Amino acid sequence: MATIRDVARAAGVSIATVSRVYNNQTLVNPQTAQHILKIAGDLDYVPNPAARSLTTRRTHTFGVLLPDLFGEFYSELIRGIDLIAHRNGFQILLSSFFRNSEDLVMTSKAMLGRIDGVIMMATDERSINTAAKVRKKVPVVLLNPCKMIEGCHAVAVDNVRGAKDAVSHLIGLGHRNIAMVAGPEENIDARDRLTGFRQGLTEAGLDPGAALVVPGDFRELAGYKAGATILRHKPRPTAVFAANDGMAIGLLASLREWGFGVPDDIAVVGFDDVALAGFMNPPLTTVHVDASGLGGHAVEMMLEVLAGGADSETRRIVLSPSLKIRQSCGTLDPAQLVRRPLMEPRPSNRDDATPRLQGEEEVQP
Amino acid sequence: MATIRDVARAAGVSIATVSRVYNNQTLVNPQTAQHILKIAGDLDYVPNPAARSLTTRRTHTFGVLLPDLFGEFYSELIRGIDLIAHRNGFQILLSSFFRNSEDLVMTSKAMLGRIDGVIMMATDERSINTAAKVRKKVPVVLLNPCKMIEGCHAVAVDNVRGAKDAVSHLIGLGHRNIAMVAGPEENIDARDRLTGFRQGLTEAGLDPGAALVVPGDFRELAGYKAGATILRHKPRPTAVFAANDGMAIGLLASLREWGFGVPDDIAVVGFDDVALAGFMNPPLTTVHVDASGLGGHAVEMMLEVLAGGADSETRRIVLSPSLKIRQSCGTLDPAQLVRRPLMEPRPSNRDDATPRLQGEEEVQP
DNA sequence: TTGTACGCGTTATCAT
DNA sequence: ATGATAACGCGTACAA
Repeated sequence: MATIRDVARAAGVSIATVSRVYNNQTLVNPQTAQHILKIAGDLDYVPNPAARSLTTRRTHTFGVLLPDLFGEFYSELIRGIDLIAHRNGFQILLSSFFRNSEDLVMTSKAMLGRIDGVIMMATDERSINTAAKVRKKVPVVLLNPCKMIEGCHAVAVDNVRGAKDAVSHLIGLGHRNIAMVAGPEENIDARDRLTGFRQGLTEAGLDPGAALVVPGDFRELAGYKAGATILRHKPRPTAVFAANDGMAIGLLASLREWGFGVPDDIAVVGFDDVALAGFMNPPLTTVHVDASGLGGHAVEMMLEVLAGGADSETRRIVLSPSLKIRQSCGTLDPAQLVRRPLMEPRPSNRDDATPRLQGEEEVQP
Repeated sequence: MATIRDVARAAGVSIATVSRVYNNQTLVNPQTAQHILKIAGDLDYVPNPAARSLTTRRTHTFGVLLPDLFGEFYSELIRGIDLIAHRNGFQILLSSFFRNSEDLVMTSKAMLGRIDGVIMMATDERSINTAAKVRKKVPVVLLNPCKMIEGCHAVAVDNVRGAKDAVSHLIGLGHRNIAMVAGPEENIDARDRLTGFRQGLTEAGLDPGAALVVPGDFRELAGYKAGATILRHKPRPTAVFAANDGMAIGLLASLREWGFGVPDDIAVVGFDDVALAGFMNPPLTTVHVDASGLGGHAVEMMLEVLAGGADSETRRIVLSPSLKIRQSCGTLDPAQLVRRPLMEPRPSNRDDATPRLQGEEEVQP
């Protein structure tokens, strides 16, 4: 690997001049600069980032600390982070595999000195402590934090409101007996969605304590299994709110197999609005979450903080999810619904085929 | 940030001794070591990675260069990489947003000096050149390379075989007029799957030139739109092979809306076996690809190469996908199928309308 | 077993 | 506009 010294020697200048070409472009003679750049190109010279950050104390890199996520939410989040980071010449050091806070502490320690800041999803109480610790060393932007931390910036999704909107919509359609398939207990998103579910019920004068809540883990199979539990429950719920689309889709499959029509017998609403949601049978009504936007905003916030210095005040953004009404929730008053014969086909008029975010030139259907 | 000097001073030893505690554990007095570790802990000392790698020329990090991917394949791949890397104390520098090779060159240059090796998905001819260039600086493990490169290790999925298996299965069921929804032209996986599709046809004595191939881009909407094209084609195909599950699912939605039953009127097979595939209506027959395994193997290969030095010979692994037969491909002889008019919605007669008994540990519906 | 001193490749501060 | 040189924090021969 060619060093700055090799370039300097070959170009007949001092290393200082070479360095200046790569940093303070202004102070160097254009001709000399051209020459140096040419030599550097020939030598395939790239400034050594380690040496560079040793003196500058900047790495143009930030760490991304995620819990053990899966599915489309995960990939979209990373996409959003990566896109904005890349666009601004930043690299990302990713670490998403940890289960306990000890692991998290080790990982974040290993990142220290390699990164200018950390974007971190602190979904439980213990990891919040780690965030506070990391905060003392480098700027931190929290993703969906379970609570605010002094000096930690944050960008969050209003899960409570999203869930409440979903439930309110179901109530507006006449449903009074609404069940929920919940997410992992320790997961903050899941918890917020459960809270929103209960709030929506309460606001409509219904008893949230009476509502059936089936535990789940965000995976399709959990929703699939929940189907049987829900159908056995008396009185049988006329609508189900699933804490994410994966479980909603599993639930759809289960209800179908048991011979129950959606939305005619039971309405279903999901959460996330994954790309596949609009292509389900029936197209899934769900709460749209801008996962890549979440990541993108976090990066932008980080860049602002990095540019603004340590004196900048604590920033905070809350993204509002929006209910995406398709067909799985129905539009009729469920009190009027007759139990339909199984699987009677109904031509569906698709209203949307939502292209994904970041598409450069989307074609319309 | 505490430095090694701070620790040395506080512990009343030289920096060399502190350094040894963190490296050649053996050569230092256990008591002294204990003491130093304690002081270091109090001072919250973490060896500066930049300074460290400046002398050792190792970073314990490798770069991951991916094209602009999306969906579950992407997230599973990263999961696999991350898991194994993390388990071995390695960090990953991720960069997945590039469209052209110039961008790729810049990104890989920016990584140089920060990483010990590169795991890279070189899906087109141009990016292969970049790989060859990067190879001169650091070890490279290629993911699904479109061709072998001297000195570049590789782990790949046998897309050709997977596609051929899918088509052969359809042919075995009696289908003779099979269409395909292809992936992006420049994508190597997509191209291989198309090749496999044609090989399968050829081997059965069918003319691959006569088969309908609808272009697509791996997204749900492409499959959805392909539905109309396929249904209009004369003679109408009795089976469709989609280059990935996303498009297969979009296709399923389209066929349903046009009133065509799957698999009764048209059989559908996908590729990838995403988590949702088994919960579709009907459950999607697809080619299972171990995405996280692909990433994991790549990391393990990289670790071996790093440990073995530059003299190790070029390694290569090919992962075989396996056909996962569910219900969307059917089992009937399509020759017996009546031809149905377009636009006329018709009841799809599901043979399994009766709810199944549900085993708790059953994985697939 | 421990300490001294040099070098890793850069940037930045002085000079010139 | 350019050059010499002192950090930056650490690993490691070599010396003690």
